[in-house]
Amino acid sequence: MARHLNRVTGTPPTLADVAELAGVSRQTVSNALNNPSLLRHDTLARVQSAVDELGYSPNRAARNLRTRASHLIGLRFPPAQEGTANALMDRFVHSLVETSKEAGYHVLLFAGDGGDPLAGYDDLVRSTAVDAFVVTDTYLGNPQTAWLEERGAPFVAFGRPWDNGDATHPWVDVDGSVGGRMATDHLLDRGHTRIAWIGWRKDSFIGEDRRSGWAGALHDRGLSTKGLASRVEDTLSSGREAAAVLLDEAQPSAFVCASDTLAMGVYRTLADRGLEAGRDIAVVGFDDSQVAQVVHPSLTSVRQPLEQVAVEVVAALSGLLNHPPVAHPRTMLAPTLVVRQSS
Amino acid sequence: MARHLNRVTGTPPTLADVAELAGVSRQTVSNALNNPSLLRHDTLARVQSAVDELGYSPNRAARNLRTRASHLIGLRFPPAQEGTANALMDRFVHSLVETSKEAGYHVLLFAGDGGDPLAGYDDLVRSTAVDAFVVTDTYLGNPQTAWLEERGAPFVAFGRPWDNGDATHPWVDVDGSVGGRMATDHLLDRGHTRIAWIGWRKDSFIGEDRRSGWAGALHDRGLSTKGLASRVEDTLSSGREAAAVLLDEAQPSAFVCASDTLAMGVYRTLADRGLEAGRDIAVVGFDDSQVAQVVHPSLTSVRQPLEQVAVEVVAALSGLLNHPPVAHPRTMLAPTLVVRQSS
DNA sequence: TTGAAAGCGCTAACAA
DNA sequence: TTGTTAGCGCTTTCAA
Repeated sequence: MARHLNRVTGTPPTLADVAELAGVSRQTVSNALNNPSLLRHDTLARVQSAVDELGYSPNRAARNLRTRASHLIGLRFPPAQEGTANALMDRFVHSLVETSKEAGYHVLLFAGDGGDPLAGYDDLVRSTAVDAFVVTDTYLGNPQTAWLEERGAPFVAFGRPWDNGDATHPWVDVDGSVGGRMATDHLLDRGHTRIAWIGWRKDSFIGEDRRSGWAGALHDRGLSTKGLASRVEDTLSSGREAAAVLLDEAQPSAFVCASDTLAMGVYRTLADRGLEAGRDIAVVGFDDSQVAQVVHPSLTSVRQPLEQVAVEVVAALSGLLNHPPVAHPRTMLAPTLVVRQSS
Repeated sequence: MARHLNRVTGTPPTLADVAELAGVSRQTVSNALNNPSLLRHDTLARVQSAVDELGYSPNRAARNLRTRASHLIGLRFPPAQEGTANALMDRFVHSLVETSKEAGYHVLLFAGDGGDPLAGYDDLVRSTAVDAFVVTDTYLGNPQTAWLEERGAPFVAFGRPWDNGDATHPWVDVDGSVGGRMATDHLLDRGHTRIAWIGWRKDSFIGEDRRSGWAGALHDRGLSTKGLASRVEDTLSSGREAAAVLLDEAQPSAFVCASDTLAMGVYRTLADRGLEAGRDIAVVGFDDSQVAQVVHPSLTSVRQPLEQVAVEVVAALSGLLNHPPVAHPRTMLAPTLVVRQSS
């Protein structure tokens, strides 16, 4: 049974305690932990058993100070958006935590402040509290990546640098255009020819990317997109209204939506008219939220491979933090289509 | 404009750099930061401007080593459960991050490992990587709290110590019994008298707690609960089946469910029979998931005040980490009922 | 009110 | 293969 606390000081055991118990110097204990191959077998065994007996783990603060590394990855975790079906961020964080663990890192969450997107980053960089960041909100005009790059703070972005073609930082992203295409091809394969799009406003790069997949798939089959697209806010009621207008003016037999929230809006309009998704009109959403699985009829949705995103992000991070740094190729992943009742 | 990096070493500025620039000793700079009242006004101002000019922030590792504190709160973040409407944990984490910030703490997330509920805790305790933990899964038989208490590791639980009446650790919880009662009273006030319960299996303390509110409300009005309760797994299909059986055998006009997932199961059964929640049968869920807001008809649900939970948890934590520790009273918070179309 | 000395626990560099 | 020395950057004595 390990002792865990030093009898005299009441603090956790230190290298010195282990060294004394094992009858070696502190450095030898350090080597046993960090470069075990340097030790003779019997010395190593003696140190090991002293470590076990005392329940010793190296003090993080001391190790961090000495090695100038914290083994912490910083991630800004913005307040949740209520009323939206999306919980992409949460799903991603789960994956990131799991994956980071395997690479020997923990995830440090910090709060932003609504106004300033840089808030939080600055202090963590200057106090060297984290080794690197994962940056998730790479929307147009977001200054974080440029700022971090200028500071020389290591980071990997989940999301392309939309507004900056010659950004040199590592990033991982999911191809929304492919997602839009998968959704649309799926509907085309089911015989639909008038497939409407409900997406976000034109200044959303992500929305336009997804939309391009929809448009491309239709054009590839010689079909027109004319009058079949709507661009609105990402809310239930916007989706509902857009669906009503499209049904009246363009008679689509199917909808592809830039989000599950918008798809839920379509559901409402269908219900208003005594129609049902899947039976009367096909509906496909985006991001495979929990709602998609639970709602009736269950919603076909484009799913981002967040587990894989996390793996790539951590791989890029590990490369970045290597000595010397190893560049990780920018990675574009393909989403999958989860087919359910609504199509 | 701050310089941020030492010209010579390429590392962030240290106390010594600030001291040199300000023409004082390192200790004076330290005092300026930690005990500014000790300094003369003009010295303080001189140090301040040197700090600003260099963009200095104290190195965390060094400070942590010296003060034996990390200002980090550890939270185990288990993998997300797919197919469930619940994202309570995620909502709580958001609140915790925000609240911790105000108290000067960051949140460190760590992964569990499916089998061992203690996994992750041990290493963080021994390496003094976090100052305290927030423990969230306090279900029956969970050894975490006992283990942490034995280790002398500070922690606050979100959740009562169900299985251990004389546990002495601080905790914060939401009264599920009150929630069940609110839901039921709401339905009673609307004229319902046959109100069914769909909850979790009997070994779920949380489920039984919520159920007791339902039963109590009915009994208080002299109504019987006989034949009106069902206890099942927390899945959509279980809720669906339970609702079908109850409708056939007990003719309830309303359902109170232990989760939104179960409520969605009820929705399915209603749809199967051409019925609609709110119009034909009232339905109330629990935990106010995103699904509740987005589904049609929108779902009335009992909502936990997670923002307030986070505030109390952090208050308890701050007390615990005080020198000397200040006990924070165990806190039981009341949920609220978010009334929507389904009732 | 300010400064000097010591040391938190660890590891890199070097010496034995 | 093991031990010695030094120092990461900070704060806590204590002395000036």
